[in-house]
Amino acid sequence: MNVSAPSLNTGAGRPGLPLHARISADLAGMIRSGAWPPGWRIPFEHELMSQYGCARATAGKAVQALADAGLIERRRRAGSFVARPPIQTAVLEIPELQAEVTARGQAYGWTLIGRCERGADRGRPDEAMLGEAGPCLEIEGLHLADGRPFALESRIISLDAAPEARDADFAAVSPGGWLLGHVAWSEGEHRIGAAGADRAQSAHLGLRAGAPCLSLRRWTWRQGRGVTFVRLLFPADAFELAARFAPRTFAPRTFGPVDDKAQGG
Amino acid sequence: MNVSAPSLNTGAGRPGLPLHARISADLAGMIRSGAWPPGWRIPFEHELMSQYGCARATAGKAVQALADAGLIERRRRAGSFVARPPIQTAVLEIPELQAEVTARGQAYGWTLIGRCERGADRGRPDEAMLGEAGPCLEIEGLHLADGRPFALESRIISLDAAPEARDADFAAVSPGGWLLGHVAWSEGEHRIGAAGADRAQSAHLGLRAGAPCLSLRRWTWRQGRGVTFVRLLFPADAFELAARFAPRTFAPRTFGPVDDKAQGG
DNA sequence: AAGTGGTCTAGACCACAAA
DNA sequence: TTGTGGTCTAGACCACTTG
Repeated sequence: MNVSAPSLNTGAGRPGLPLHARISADLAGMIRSGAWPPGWRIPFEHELMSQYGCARATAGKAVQALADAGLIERRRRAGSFVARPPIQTAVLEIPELQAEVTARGQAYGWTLIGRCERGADRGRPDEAMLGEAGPCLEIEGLHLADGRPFALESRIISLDAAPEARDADFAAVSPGGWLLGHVAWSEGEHRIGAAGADRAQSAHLGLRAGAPCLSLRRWTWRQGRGVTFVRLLFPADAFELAARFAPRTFAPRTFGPVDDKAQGG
Repeated sequence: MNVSAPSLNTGAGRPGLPLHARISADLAGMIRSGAWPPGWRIPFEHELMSQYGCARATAGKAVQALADAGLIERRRRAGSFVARPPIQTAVLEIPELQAEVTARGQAYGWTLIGRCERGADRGRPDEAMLGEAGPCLEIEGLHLADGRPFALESRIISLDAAPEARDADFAAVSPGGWLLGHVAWSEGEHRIGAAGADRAQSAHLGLRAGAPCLSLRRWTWRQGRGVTFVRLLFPADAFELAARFAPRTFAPRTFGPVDDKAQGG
């Protein structure tokens, strides 16, 4: 009695795809269908070479893509093994508020409530997480949808990290929108929770005190230095975050346009 | 006056890393520091070959890694260009409740509140999202931390997709824990929001009615067929979700152990 | 038309972990 | 000790897109 693996179809159907993508798709199919359970050893690169009649580099590229997607784990000398499904990790899209509101067919608005420049206050835990102390800008404002409160924003911008913020007109443009054009690649963290609105918050949002709200806090660093912290408070019925989890698709890559910038070379 | 790019250091420091990783790290450094702004054209693979004295495949691997990480976009004939920072996308980790509670140094507990087998109810929007109708198991229960309510779980399991669930003892093991061992690779969606606890919910959680709660809903499919839907309700002060966003690190990969499964070969 | 990225080959050497 | 994955080379052809 043979316990051998269900056999690959060596990508007979799927014309037009690069060979390495077809191999990846075949392997991914065996894994997603459950035919190859977690812990199963997938074929060696050497075996894939003969099965598909390709060079080792091609087989290796296919297998490495599965490893990058998290479907398998690779171990020297042992082979590559189907991983356990990581149901706990998902990709979360935090929408731009203006785009989100507009997408709903509503008119977007922004109202500046207050703005002040001051030194860092290490006493506040949210602010301390940004790291180094220094002068900063504190901004509070309201995002509106069709003129009605949609989210209450409380933000801190480090003036060491973004000195140009001093001259920005945050009555006309929301800090988030302004920062989009003024911060390079960055690392960050989100924390999502629920909270009851306090008296001041509920007044701004037009809710009764203690009304349930979704709280989204975001810290942003650049090169390890704190740039900005923001807390957004949404009325419970106004907003919901969505996150998807799925193994990579191995569909052919598509390219979007990029605004070219003038440069030498 | 020359507008040429700030020069790469060709990975002089960073011994021990594979060459392609050093190239990736060098390029990523230029991008993250802002020296190469969005839209900037990074060196051609051909140029990297001469700068690093490597084969084109090596340069290509380094550049492709940046594209996979989303730092650049590649366009035929035009070159590779620094992308705009996607501050809206983050990786969200949904913890296992038992592990989460234990990690806090508290005792984890699970109490089954109710369980019933019934046909699908397409009238409920949450349930309809799973897709096909069919017999299902409805389960309600409470996750406890040190004996105190931590999360209220309402779950539906499709008996077509997981017939073994009929015989599982959900008084002894939570549905989430049971499903972990009985579902293969799957796709899913999370929706995160806030809500006020209704009368029944607040009673189970030991809160006053209307108390703010974090609501986490999850739909899970396998091969496009609905497997399970769950809604978890957390008291606002009991729980918070964290999500990180950052360009890929290019640090050397580490391998974890995998439980091997007996199989032919 | 020219030159880029996309793909692939047929080798090679090494480190490392499993047998 | 053996054989796997990890890395790399020096070529090649093709498709596509931009100039």
